Amino acid sequence: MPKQVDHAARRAELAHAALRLCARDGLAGVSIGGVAQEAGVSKGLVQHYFGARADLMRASAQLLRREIEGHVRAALREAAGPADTLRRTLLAVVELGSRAPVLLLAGHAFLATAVTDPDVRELYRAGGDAVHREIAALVAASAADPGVEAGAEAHVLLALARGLADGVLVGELGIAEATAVLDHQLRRLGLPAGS
Amino acid sequence: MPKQVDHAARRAELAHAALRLCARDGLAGVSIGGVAQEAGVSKGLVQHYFGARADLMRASAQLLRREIEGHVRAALREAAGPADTLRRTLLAVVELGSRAPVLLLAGHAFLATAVTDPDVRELYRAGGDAVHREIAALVAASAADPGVEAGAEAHVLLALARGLADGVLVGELGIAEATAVLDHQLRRLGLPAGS
DNA sequence: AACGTCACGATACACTCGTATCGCAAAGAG
DNA sequence: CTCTTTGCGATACGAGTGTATCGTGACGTT
Repeated sequence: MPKQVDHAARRAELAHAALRLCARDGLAGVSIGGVAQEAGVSKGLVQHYFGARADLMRASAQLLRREIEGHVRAALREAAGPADTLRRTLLAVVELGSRAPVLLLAGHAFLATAVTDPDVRELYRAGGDAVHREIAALVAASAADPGVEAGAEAHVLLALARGLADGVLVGELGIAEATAVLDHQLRRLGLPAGS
Repeated sequence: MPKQVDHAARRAELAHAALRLCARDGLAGVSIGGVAQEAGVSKGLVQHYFGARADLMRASAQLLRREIEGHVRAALREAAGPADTLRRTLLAVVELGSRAPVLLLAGHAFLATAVTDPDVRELYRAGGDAVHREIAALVAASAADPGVEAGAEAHVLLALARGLADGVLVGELGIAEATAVLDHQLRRLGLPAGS
């Protein structure tokens, strides 16, 4: 066997470059040559690891999902209790707008294809549903008043976090403002909401 | 004077075609030839009305803004009182996800450039701020409890409506579900919220 | 040491892109 | 009718695209 290379690592590295371009120019702006230049490698190498452009896009979409998931999970390292976990989760989503705009923008780019492409759509819905379930569970576990409808509240909180992330992304709100808005809503549910 | 043509109307017609392509393929997927084909005209005609591609994109962005504004205003025709106007406004935003996905998707496409391009960014922020002010005013006018912070509540409601619109767009929620979630939040503010 | 396999670069080709530049037809002005 | 302006189609050209196909090293096996 000849030269040994970590196939998966190389693919991930190239997919990362693809996501950066995707955030800048949109989905259609991602080109083989562009990714090669962004990653500082030859055009042939990209072609070697992703036979066709479609492969690159698929891999990028899946990497995006993992990246966002990782970003959110990283924010939960030192969470204490379900209420705190809930708040940190939502804050992590909001902070995508300022800390990882690349992921958020790439997500928006893929959203367009999700409307047409069933595969990407399923990827999107699966991710969204998972987060929704998780948030609903956290709401149910941390609510003081047992009368709250966890599912509906989770929809409110998730949609709110997403909307705030977009607001932060374009600079309509600062992170501090967005955090305050989020805490305002959390307090209304009878949940602790940071300082 | 030779043949008389409604310049503005032609430009709007072509910009409409551009928005459709934008929703399908993203910003970078909008091409002169593509717009020509979508509109059923020659490539030269598009070039005649928009000297360069950048002109086309600018015109499309402005048309997008007017279209969304028109869509929302159309929903307020038979609004009765500030509370009803508030609800209809928010619902109109949510319904962009199901009734005018083209506008919503095109908006997401332009969002990417808003992060880099100061002009588009300003267009975006100006539109968002205007809606925010309007919603804040409606909240203040229709709130039973004078203690509510209209600005913060407006941020919550606007971000919520945007997030719900995205959810509806990808099919995570139905319009009925999204409406219920929105009404749930409105009721919590002590506002009437439809049936 | 010879070999086969794989990573990777270089090149070729058909295609689409944006833009510039023609040319013709139509229609009001004289 | 003629002239001039404008709407619009057709074409040309360079740059950039995705993909196919080479070539050339580097390595593990035998």
